[in-house]
Amino acid sequence: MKFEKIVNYAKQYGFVFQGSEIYGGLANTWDYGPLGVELKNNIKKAWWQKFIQENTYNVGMDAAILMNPTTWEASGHLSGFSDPLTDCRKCKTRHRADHLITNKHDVEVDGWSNAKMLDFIKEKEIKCPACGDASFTDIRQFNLMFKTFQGVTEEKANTIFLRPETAQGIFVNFLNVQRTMRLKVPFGIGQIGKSFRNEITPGNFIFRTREFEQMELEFFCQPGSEKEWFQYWKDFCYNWLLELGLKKENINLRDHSKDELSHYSDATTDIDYQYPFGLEELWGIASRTDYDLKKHQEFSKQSMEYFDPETEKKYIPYVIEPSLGADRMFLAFLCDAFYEEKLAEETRLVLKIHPFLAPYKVAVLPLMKKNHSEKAFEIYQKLAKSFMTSYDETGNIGRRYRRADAIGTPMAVTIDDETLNNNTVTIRDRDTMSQETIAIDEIEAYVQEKIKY
RNA sequence: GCGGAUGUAGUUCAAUGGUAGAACAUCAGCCUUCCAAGCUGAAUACGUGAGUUCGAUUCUCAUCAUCCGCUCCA
Repeated sequence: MKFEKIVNYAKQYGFVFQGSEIYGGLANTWDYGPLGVELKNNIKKAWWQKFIQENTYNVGMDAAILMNPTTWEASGHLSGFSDPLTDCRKCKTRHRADHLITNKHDVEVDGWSNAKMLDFIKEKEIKCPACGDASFTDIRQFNLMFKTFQGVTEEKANTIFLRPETAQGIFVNFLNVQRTMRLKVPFGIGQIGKSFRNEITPGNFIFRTREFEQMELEFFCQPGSEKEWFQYWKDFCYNWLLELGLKKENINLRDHSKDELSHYSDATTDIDYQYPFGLEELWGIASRTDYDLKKHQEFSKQSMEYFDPETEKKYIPYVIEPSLGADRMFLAFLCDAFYEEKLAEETRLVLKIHPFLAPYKVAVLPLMKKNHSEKAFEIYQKLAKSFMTSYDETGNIGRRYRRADAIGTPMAVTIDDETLNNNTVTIRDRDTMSQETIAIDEIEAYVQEKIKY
């Protein structure tokens, strides 16, 4: 499967357009079109339904994108924000280049360029304080977080940031949610929202962008039970993907090795998806220990402890975080469902996507524009009250079936003379291309049943 | 961030120092009672900005964007 085809398809059928296209675009920004927004909303709806609505442990919330800057000090996102940083290639530890130099050599590095510092480090063969190796990456000013200003003047005191992850909005509300919902550990808080990262290398269409949407769950559990819950969520996430029809052979679970783990995590599993451009991370499931809550307790000087009424003990819960990118999920479903079916004379393009996710649930098609349009439009208006319905009277019926197939519409209702005579329609299935006759009054229930998940 | 390539209708391509053509797609009409048929017609493009030139879509430069490598990726 050529990736180019997917990108093209997304553009041609109104799923994803390049951002600010009429101005020549803005690098790595993408806009979701009429079909794209439906698919993406359905993905978010499916997630919310399974992780919040149906899951008895979890509740939802929606935190502000802008947060008190101290949040980012506590989370560790701000430290070294504008410092010259370099990574040890061997042990993956990160160091301030200026500190590496001044710790060993009596020189004044203020005002040095990054290149000069790196040259100096190479020349003097300065070694990594952690592992003793002498192989460092290039020095970079890390500008991971988008900076902006609160208030009308651009004073430094007013600098705030766009959140680089939604998680912290949950952590800072941990006690608010626990108290107001009278929750007992274990419980989880989920939210869906945009995050922003100044990635060094974005790319691969909507796979890695600087503005993206996350579906995150922070699951709080008693220390000691985290391994059990880690496994629980791993299975839960995996099953969710299968339930929505993602092909098993395209999914791969991968445990992070010890030296690959983030500073806050004691175990992480990635659910990777086989994209056309490679096997890439779709879902990161991390055991975050009590790192975040502890940090917020330290910086806010507010107790983050939970009082367990059964054991009558206080503790800071451990956290399991299954964190999924909505845009990556979108791309995975699109790639997975895209299918060119070779028929005798031509090729039928079908988006074999789960009906729950399909942008339109049903297409309403008058068999003959002249004779059946009026009745068809009536039915269309009626169905549109219940779900996304498309109406198409242009061209012959076969062409319209094909158009519906191409955007994944699972069902098509055709209005003919029979409809006018005895109020029945032909309903046709996208996947099997089979047809059956049902009464107009039955359409809604029929479709509802098919799109359930 | 570095190197390479590319940029013409919605898409895939073509031609040209004298302002562009096709196929498919789209729309309208005719025909058609269930799977991209046919006929007639229509709309739609030289990424942006400079320079050279009488004249630039074509040449040059810059810029923006995309793709492919490398690098990187809390």
